[in-house]
Amino acid sequence: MPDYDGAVTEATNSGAATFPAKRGRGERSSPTIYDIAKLAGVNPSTVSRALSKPGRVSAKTQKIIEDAAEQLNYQVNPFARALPTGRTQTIGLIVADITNPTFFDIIRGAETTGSARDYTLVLAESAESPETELIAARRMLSTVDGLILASPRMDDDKIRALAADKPVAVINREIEGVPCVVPDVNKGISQAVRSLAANGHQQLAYVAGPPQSWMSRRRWEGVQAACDWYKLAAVRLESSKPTVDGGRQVARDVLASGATAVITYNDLLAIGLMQELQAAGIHVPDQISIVGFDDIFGADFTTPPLTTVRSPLGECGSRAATLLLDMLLGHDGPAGAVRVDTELVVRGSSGRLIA
Amino acid sequence: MPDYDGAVTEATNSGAATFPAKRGRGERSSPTIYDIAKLAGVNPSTVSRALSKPGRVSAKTQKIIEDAAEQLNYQVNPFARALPTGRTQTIGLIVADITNPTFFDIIRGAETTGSARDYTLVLAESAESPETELIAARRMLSTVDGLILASPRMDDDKIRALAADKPVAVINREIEGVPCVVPDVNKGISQAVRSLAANGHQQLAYVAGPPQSWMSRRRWEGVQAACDWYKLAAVRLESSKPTVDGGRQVARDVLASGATAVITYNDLLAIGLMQELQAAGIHVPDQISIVGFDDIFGADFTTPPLTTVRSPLGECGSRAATLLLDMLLGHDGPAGAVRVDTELVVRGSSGRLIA
DNA sequence: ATCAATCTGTCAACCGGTTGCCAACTATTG
DNA sequence: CAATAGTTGGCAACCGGTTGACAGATTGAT
Repeated sequence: MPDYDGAVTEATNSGAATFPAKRGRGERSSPTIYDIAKLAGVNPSTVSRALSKPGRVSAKTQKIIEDAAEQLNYQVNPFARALPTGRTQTIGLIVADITNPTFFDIIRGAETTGSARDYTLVLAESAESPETELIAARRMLSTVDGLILASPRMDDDKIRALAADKPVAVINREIEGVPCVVPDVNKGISQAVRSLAANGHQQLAYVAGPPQSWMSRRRWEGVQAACDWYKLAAVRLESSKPTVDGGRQVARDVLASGATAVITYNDLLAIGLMQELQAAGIHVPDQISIVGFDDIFGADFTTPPLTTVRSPLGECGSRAATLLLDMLLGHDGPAGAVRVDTELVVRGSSGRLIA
Repeated sequence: MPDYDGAVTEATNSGAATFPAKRGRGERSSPTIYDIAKLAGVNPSTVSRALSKPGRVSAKTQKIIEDAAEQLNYQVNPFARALPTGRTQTIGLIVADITNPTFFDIIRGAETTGSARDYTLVLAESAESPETELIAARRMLSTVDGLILASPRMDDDKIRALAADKPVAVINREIEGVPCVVPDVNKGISQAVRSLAANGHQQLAYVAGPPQSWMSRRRWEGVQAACDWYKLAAVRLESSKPTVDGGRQVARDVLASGATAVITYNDLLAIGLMQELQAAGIHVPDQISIVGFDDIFGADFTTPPLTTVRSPLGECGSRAATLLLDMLLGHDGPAGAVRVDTELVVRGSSGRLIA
């Protein structure tokens, strides 16, 4: 069979004129309140009031101005507005790793809630580095009205310092003095451990996440407490990184530990671990049960599908955004951390131990 | 076994003081060039020049000013700068659906490239609606230096109109007169069809994506051309939506079509389709081979792992950002669309037909 | 030493809104 | 009808940078 290189493309319109690069400024810039004022026969300040201070001008003038604005297709210049007021209609979101699906839902939750209230989302990534994170946060802080930090890696004090400057909300970590949204892992963990105990498991391993992760420690505490209660032995194993790859690498430690049930810091680790164990001929869940964390996209694609403690990540993002926007409206932040519920989603990767 | 509600939480610092809501303006606002000017004993405009027009002031003054800026921990006020210049150091990205993993990599690519060149990424979602998309684009356009549209759903003309205002780059669609980055699907498709043909398949079905999707049509054309060449019969099936669920729903049509090989518009459809077929007792790939598109996160989690035509999505995002930033620097856009290569990733969901 | 050419810093206007203050106007009341 | 209170719109200053025009200082050439 002759090779076919797929050359069906219509001639890639080469030779066509290139596009104009950049437009000069004055070209036909958008209308300003001065244009409206002229058209409506009033003072610019009146226009400004009509458009931003409802009730400050008479209904009649209001109407005239609105019509004029409509006619000119007016749009406020956000920068001109931001300069004197400091308000930018923008919230910032910093995540540790954009490619980590855990954050996808958080991003979405924040974006959706924000844009519903006419705020735009500005996104930055810290690449899991506390330093990068701090730099990004500082840079953002001057341009946004408020900041959401998802699973921040920097020190509590640094975060408090940021929060002293502008409203800040934190997801997946509790910091005294800063509004936080955290999944309350205890319910989900206790359900998971109970289910494992009921299925005959006695030895459990927890695969930890990054050492800087507050949430990883929190989960370990939860696991320990639940294991105490249900009389399971619990051991903690370290992972190199909280990814599929990290999960693969930790498989040998899991086997060495003798545990028959594993709870991992996140789903990525669980998936990697499961892949590696299966590759080694171990049957999941007959020989080892695996429970992940978060219920990320794709957790149900695996075979068997992953049992996991679901964190309502989208809700976290959305709640954090709401918190922030409310604070911008002058409300006080919540006294303690906002807790959202977690729950166990039982799928195929956990079950009765078949010795 | 008694129920355990996981109440191990340290007392949720209730009763603690609530957080101050919003800070007044004057409180201790950041230093300005006027502060620097005073400290350095020069005119503010000199400070401005020292900080943004390299070479315009003497080395000596430059040093003095830089030291003063350092000492005061000066940061430019982006809004004040944006007002007269119109430049915001910001690029916008609009995606059709934030939860669709296809876009994760695009977002990442754009963010990484942007932030490497000191641009901040502003994100918005169109929720697959041409109208929402246009509104978001319009709103963004006034606040960003350039705009990236990933898989836009609106008309060519609307996009050209936007592009006439500010630099715009498009991903996953070709529009004459607008810089575009598109995966060149032909290579990947021809590899896929060749592989299927070599495995004995003669009847192929293409499961299409959203009707507004330029890329879906493009892929269908590619599939047709390749099937022509390799002498396969190709039929096109419609999906309700380009998601896992949509894939499930299209399963009955796939069966009815009699095709033994399926190429879907994207991986999500492929995954859903595979799940539904397997649930119906069909063996993949022995009875039906499935090939997806994009190689999204999680495509290799399935059993069997998904064979797919990989689009370098991250690269698309990154390339589009580069294009945009170059245009902002005054370069012309590319003459034709920028093509990036696709390639077949053979995994377990495709193979020899076992009749 | 003289004069032109080049550097360097200052002045002031401007970007496009917002807002405190005030005056004019309207409505209410005695 | 006058006095008072409440509205409404205008003036002008301001937010924090940028930039064209210009003058004084330097430099170099003649």
